[in-house]
Amino acid sequence: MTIANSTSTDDLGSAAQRDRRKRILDATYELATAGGFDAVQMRAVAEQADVALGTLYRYFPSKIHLLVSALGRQFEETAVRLNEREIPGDTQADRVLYVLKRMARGMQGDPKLTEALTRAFMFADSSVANEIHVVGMSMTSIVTHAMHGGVPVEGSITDEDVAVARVLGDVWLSALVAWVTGRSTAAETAAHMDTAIHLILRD
Amino acid sequence: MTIANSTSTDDLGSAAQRDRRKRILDATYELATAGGFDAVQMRAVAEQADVALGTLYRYFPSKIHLLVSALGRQFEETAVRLNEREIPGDTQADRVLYVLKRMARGMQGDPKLTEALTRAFMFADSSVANEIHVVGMSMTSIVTHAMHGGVPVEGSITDEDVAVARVLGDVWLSALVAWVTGRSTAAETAAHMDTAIHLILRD
DNA sequence: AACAAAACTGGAACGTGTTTCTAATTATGC
DNA sequence: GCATAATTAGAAACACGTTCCAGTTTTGTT
Repeated sequence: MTIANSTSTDDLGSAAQRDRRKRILDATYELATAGGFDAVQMRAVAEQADVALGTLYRYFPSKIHLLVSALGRQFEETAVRLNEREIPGDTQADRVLYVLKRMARGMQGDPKLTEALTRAFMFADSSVANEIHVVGMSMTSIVTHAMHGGVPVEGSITDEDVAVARVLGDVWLSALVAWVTGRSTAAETAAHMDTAIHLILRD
Repeated sequence: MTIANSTSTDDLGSAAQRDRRKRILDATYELATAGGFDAVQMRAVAEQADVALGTLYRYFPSKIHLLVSALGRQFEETAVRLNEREIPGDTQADRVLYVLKRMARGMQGDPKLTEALTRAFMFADSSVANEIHVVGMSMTSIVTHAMHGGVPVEGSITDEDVAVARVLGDVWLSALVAWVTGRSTAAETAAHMDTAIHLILRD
């Protein structure tokens, strides 16, 4: 195993390889943004990234790996961006609602991209465990950070906090899937998240 | 188990058509039970159900429709079976935990089948809205029934109850996906559900 | 600089979901 | 009982994910 290690794009291979990897992920984003899951066709990704199909498969062993990696990169960036600010809101519920709504708004601005990444995530099996773990950790990190209002006191995050964050992450994911697949509107999704957060975080 | 149910599959076409439909769904179950999502190949389903490929597509416009329909049938049966009994447990949390664990155990007994049905459900888009709605309603019905201990007093189910049931259904679904895709063990899934239920239903 | 190993390219080929087409069969109305 | 419409069978063809291979280029070692 050469690729697919842990955090993301670093420390893997030569400059040319890092560049290829970046071109591939960029092409994936572009195609996904324009046409969603179905438009991310491996031949198209390879062509747009200017690599051969075989090379694409050397970097990402399947379409699902490719898309979940892209999702992981996006979540990591979001987590870093959110975790270096202070989260507004007086209660845990307010703050969590704030960040989750913010994320939802961001994703709703790129519906096709979101659809592509979410479908891939839902379809992934255990061979994509590493990439999925990145996403799960980012999500948990975002929620626990919001629960604590942005103060970076690591010691104050308890096991219970993590459990709560995981449950909220689950609900958020289900709601996201419902929205992505056209089964509920953005407003319904927001209301549902509101309900769930107030149920779970009764300050 | 021939008549007297009337939940979904009836009143559609002639006896021969109902029989074909049943043969198709039975073949789907068999193939899914034996080999999971990948083994449910449309050509194989058609052959085993003794219909032509074109006919299969006339009855179910895609593999996803086929599998989600199968899931819907299974959930409906489960809901009917559970809702006619009284649910043991002293608190809402106990009772909900009881039924969800029971369902989980049932599904874990047929892991391949569960994998096939769950993957299809997660991958479905809005064109499968009807079939998905059946699943969602069954799930909500099962949970609200458990919350109320099995007493069939319809008026006692409030909007809040339904909202709670939906959130629990979301968590259950996410946990199920994690288990199905090999990202968590059965024990972890059970523990996670336990956590979520006690977080949300603090009697 | 010479060589070996690894990576890359270009393209063919395979498997499976889906579509399409025509002839045979079955159901329906008069 | 028959004409007509709808349904089904059967098979070919297409689309896209994936695999494979032969030849070429890049990278790393001595």
